[in-house]
Amino acid sequence: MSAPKLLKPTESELEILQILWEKGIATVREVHEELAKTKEAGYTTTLKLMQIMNEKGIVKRDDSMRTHVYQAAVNKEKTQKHLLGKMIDNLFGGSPTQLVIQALGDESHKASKEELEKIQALLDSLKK
Amino acid sequence: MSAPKLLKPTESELEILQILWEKGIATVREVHEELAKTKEAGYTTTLKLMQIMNEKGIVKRDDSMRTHVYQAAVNKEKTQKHLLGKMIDNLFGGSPTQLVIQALGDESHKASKEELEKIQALLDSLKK
DNA sequence: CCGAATATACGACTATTTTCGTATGACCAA
DNA sequence: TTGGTCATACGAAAATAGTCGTATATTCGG
Repeated sequence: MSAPKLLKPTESELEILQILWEKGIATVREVHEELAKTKEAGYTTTLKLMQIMNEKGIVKRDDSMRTHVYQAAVNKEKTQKHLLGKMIDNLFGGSPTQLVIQALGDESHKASKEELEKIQALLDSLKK
Repeated sequence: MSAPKLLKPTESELEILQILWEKGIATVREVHEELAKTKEAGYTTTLKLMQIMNEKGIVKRDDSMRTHVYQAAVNKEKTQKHLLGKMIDNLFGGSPTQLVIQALGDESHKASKEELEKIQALLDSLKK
């Protein structure tokens, strides 16, 4: 049985999750260095956050060594879908279409030609 | 000059905004009744939230009458776009395409045939 | 062996968000 | 006019999130 994590990660937790999803596994130090590139925060703050995430079951850690090694315990796609669903309900009255339209029309996050093709392919399959 | 509201409405504020966007104008009582359909909360809680939103400038109110009348003071599309952009950065590594794909694939929020056509039309125009 | 560097643990402080009790005034029907 | 209903105002508790100081342990170079 897979863990039924229906938790909503906080803003900070999401930042950490993104790093863990990308790196696979990482130490607190590594995560913190990465965070520091875009953010200002103390090391122990990051540590504490990750400890809490561990308690919540959002991440797993291997503490068999002095320097603990963390990895995400929640699935990336599942989490994305979950939060997206919330946003669709909260902000788009339950209509994913409106969300898609806004997202595609976002000037500051242009989609490339290849990406548009991907969407087209998905759209084709949905039409059937 | 339109108001430069770069605020991030909270979860609760978003629920209220949605109702105001739909109704155009509404009293606290009306908003509260609507909220009560899906949520459990006291009347004064809703009142307080709307008062705070008024202070923040998220909503406007006409208090010339005993029963005040509220309306949204932030633009719906702008707010959607703003929060969507945040989510794209926070959760999809800056790629709106991934977001769109997840949204379209969401089983619990199926898009209708008409909606798919809308998206198709938008996609066509983007391809050019 | 000693001290600097680095790790985790943990408690507590701050800020923000949400919730509600209570006070007070207006309105209205009998 | 008086009591019940409904409205806003307001203060403050409760819940949640984020921050960091400090204690303590481990490691390692010299």
